[in-house]
Amino acid sequence: MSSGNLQPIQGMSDLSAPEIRLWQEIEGKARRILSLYGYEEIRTPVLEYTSVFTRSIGDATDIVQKEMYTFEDRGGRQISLRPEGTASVMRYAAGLGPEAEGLRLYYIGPMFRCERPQAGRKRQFHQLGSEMIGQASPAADVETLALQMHLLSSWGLEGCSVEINTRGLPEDRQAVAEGLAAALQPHREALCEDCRRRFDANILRILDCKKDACKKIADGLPPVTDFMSEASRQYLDEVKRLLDLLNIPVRLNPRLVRGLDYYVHTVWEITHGALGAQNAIAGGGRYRMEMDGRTIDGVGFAMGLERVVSALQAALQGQAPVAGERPVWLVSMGQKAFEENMVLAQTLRLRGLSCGFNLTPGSMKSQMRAANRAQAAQAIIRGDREIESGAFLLKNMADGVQQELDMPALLNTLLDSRIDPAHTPAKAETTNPAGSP
RNA sequence: GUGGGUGUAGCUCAGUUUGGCAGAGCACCAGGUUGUGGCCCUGGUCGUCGCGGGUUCAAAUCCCGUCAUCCACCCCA
Repeated sequence: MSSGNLQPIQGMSDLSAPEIRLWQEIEGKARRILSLYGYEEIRTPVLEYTSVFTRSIGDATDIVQKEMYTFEDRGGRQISLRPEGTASVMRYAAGLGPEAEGLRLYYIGPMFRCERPQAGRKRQFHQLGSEMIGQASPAADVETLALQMHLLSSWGLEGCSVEINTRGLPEDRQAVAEGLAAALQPHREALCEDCRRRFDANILRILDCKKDACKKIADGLPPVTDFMSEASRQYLDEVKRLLDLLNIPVRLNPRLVRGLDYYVHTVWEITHGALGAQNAIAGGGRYRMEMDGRTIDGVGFAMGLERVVSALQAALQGQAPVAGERPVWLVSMGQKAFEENMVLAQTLRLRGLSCGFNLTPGSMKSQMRAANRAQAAQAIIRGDREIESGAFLLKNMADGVQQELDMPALLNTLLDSRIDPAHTPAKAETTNPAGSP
């Protein structure tokens, strides 16, 4: 691979066959399931005023401070490529006013964060997310989680684990920070360098430090709920009770921290073991944000589609990838047959049959090779003899058997063969697809 | 932003230690079969060795710089 400038911008990539078929399948299933839960798609602009993100996600967060693509447009306005989807949907909802209450919206599309790329992290990546506006009730949080589990199982993605925690209400934050500070004060010198910095900058983050020394200290701390109000604790209890009712297996992780400022109450994260360091395929939670003087509540999730795809690919290891459609290949000997075949191709396609042919025919051998490469199910061979007699030589590419047919018989045979097409096993359409290795 | 690995044919990679003709497998094209693919055999096409500079009679190989990519940290989906 030479360098040159034929490659896309760093951290961005072209998605094409064959993986794109898996993407399409994932998206198609997702759209169906989201509609079962009453969600409608929303497509917001990829560019927003920078303030849409800074005010909701939080000025101090890493996303805003060092990861956004921000620039001035020709009119001197500060605009940014969206780093996530929730803020835009909230902007939309705030604009609707009271009408927005109860809205259920989902989005699928590219997001942009200017980070150093690594496994499971791109600068342009894709998220599928849902937002339910208002409905500040534990039942909404639990229904959202149920929807998400439904999506995962529809894709056949097994081996996910779900962790939940609570951020409490905004009013609890100061108490939580103070409580943690008091509890951590005696161990302050034993913390790692990063955590000593976090002590003042973002004390919650100490809870999920990966260093052994910090983990041990964090293990000894009281759960964050101890510092929260009674209302926050009751909310969490109700969420747990309802999750249990729906039989959704989650692990309560009192040290789970989520970085965005807008979260309140329930937060969660879904990870998958096959992913390496960036193992979170999805995150979600309840949020509350101020938009132009209005307070917007909601609950939603976001799933990283690249990560879902990698996890699925790991799970499907060794199994056939999603197959493309197998065409009929039209083989022509001579100019007359070639022209007749161009007409035939249109006839077949208008009847819903996938077909192809060499645009510059060449020898029969090369045309048959092309048929093979295109994974053709059958070939139709025509030369002067067939044109004269009006016959079609139909060859089954799998067993090599040929038969001579007239037009009606040809169409019948081809249409029949579409009814049980050679679908590969991996493309199972059951609700419980293969996935357990 | 920080640290490490890797850049050689369309793809996967040898060759770099110890400087000496640019390689293999797969893919592609053609022939073996004048109208029959896959398997097999034979032949063929495809290279600014990431880029720029330096050392040398001679550089893919050594030195300096640079870019890209992968992995990890930070953080997130």
